[in-house]
Amino acid sequence: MNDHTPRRPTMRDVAEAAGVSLKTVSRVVNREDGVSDDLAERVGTAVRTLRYVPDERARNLRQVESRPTSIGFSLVDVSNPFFSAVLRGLEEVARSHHCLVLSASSDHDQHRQDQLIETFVQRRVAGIVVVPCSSELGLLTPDLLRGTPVVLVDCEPAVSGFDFVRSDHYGGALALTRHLLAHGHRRVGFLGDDPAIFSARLRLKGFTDAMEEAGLSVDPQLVITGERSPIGWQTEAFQWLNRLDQRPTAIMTAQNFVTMGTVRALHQLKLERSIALAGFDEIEMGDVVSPAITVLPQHPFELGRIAGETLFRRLSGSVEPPVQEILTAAVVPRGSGEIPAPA
Amino acid sequence: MNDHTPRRPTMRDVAEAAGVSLKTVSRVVNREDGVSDDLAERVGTAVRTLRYVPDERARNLRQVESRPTSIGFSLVDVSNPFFSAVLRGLEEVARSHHCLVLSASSDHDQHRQDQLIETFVQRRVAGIVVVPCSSELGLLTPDLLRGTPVVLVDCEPAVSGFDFVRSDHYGGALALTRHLLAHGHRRVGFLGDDPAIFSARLRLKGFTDAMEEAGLSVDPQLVITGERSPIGWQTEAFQWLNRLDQRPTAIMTAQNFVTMGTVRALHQLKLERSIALAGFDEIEMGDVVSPAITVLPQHPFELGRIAGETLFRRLSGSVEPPVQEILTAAVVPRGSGEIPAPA
DNA sequence: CCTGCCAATGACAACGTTGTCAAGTCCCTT
DNA sequence: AAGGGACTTGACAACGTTGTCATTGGCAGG
Repeated sequence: MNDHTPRRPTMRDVAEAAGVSLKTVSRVVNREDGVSDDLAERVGTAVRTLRYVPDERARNLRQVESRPTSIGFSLVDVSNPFFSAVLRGLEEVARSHHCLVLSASSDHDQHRQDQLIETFVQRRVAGIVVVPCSSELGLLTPDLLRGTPVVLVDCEPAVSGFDFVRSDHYGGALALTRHLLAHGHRRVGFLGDDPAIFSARLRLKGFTDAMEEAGLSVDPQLVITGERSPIGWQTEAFQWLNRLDQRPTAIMTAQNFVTMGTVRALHQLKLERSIALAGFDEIEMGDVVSPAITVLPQHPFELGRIAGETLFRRLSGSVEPPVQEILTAAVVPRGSGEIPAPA
Repeated sequence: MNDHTPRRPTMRDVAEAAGVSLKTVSRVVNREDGVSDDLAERVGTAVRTLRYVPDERARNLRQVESRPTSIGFSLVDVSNPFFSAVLRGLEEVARSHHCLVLSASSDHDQHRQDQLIETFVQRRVAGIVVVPCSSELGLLTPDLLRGTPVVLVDCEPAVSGFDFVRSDHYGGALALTRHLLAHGHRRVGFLGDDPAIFSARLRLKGFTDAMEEAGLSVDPQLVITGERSPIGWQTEAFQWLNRLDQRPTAIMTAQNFVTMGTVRALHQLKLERSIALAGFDEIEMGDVVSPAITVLPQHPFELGRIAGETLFRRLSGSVEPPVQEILTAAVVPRGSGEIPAPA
């Protein structure tokens, strides 16, 4: 009962003010034709006087064949620049379709992701984009979705039947490792995320396959996976480098935060010019550090854009079989990855 | 008429399946009491069998005193790590209230921001958080909002009557400039955003006031404002440093992208060890560059969190006068800002 | 046995909009 | 002058849910 915030005017109020029927107001508001200039004028005036703003929820509730108004986006963490770039790409596409994005971070928590999916369904979003936090699909089932299109980003495709878009994790890791090996390294370390994560698994495989291909065995001591906090990697890398009897001569890092932590650890130990480093993902300012960081930049904005375009293609009725889009990337040599192996 | 995606079941379907009335289903779904165990059981079974998911839109439409379900967030650009951290902070608060965030980037475009505000109102979001792209309030008027609470982040408070949260731009810039002056500099340059932006104006004022306080005049040649693209700043700074007859001995940069561009330009010109640099905002990897970058980090996550908490306080009925929250920050000396002035 | 009360249940309207259809008006054709 | 078509306009139901209130039945107390 807030008197200072009077009820928002409805279409009925406008109709009364203009002395016309509800339907006529509806027609004017939706720019349907078949309304005389006289009435259209009166309704327009009433709309402006009352500051009437149509209620999108009610509109959406009634409309049988409504155009999409919201899409849901579940990602791991918006504050990671990689994901926020994906969001930005998705947002651009949504915007061009006059659609808004409901986004939320799952923080690698499957339960949280499931809650999000359910919330999206409760709101009847037109479609959903997910950067899954594990290879479990969780609530992403036809039963729950009932035809709501889903596009997966960076995830296991085999099980799903959904469209998906991802970077070429395997090929990228292969290329990064080969790049290091081409500079004479034989003792190469790997730091990466938990292999439970689809992309992390592929990157690890790219690494081991490249090693094998070169006839090198992978020293289990030189492979660290699973640390999760962005902050933690500096400590993790620092301790790892300290406890090793024999350090690697080169390191591949499989994700942006891992790379940043490792760079910091190397600097801390003053090893940044003696141990080569090549990392998956672009890192901010990686070109200014000395030595500059050799990376394999993904194209997160593009991932988001393509995911969005795929989703809207489904929304406009496409029934083609699930699309698998894989974006390739190339090594950007900047210095750290070209440090040669000691003689 | 897609037969392959059958209509989603409604409460009516559940009621029929369980052989009860609509209202009973509603009661069970909403965990109201006063339903016999027998019926509750039957309804529960029907809900699970049909995979019924309530329609939040319809619920929200009917409910008189509904709890907030969505809030709108208009920001300048999600892909800027500063803003995505704000979003993350806001998201956390929203999550704790079982609320989702509709976010979209305005890209410094007032028209786009206005479109967003209108879209939010059309969807009857419970509240709105805005990082305004100019000091114009645009559509943020009581007429349109009709009591929808708004929290402004980083913006001009005087005109608005809204709650707002921001960093201490003026004090921060003052501190950064004093820091440089304390190392003997007298010829200090300033690179920053268009002073049409509220925060940019305050930062510029902090700079000029600190200079004045030290009895120094500001050489107009040494002040550059207005470049907007994140990429552009490197070129801008490069050309600026090249065209000057007499270069500054220290530079204050007023925003993260400006700092990054300037660091790159300094490295390009191999001036990074001869010209001191101190920047507003934290920058990723700023601690690893040589010299490491002296900055004044804002607390974007906190800004978002506080904005969210303020908003939800309003949503739960607070009628206190508009709140003005100003977060202070301190200089983090890392090297670049401590380069002394040449003798 | 009747009264009154309480708990359980459901019928119905309402939320704010749009789709459907019928009615009315005007003008043109025959 | 009658018939027909095109165009305007509005009455009404519907979307999926919840709030209100009436109805039912059971049971305790007189």
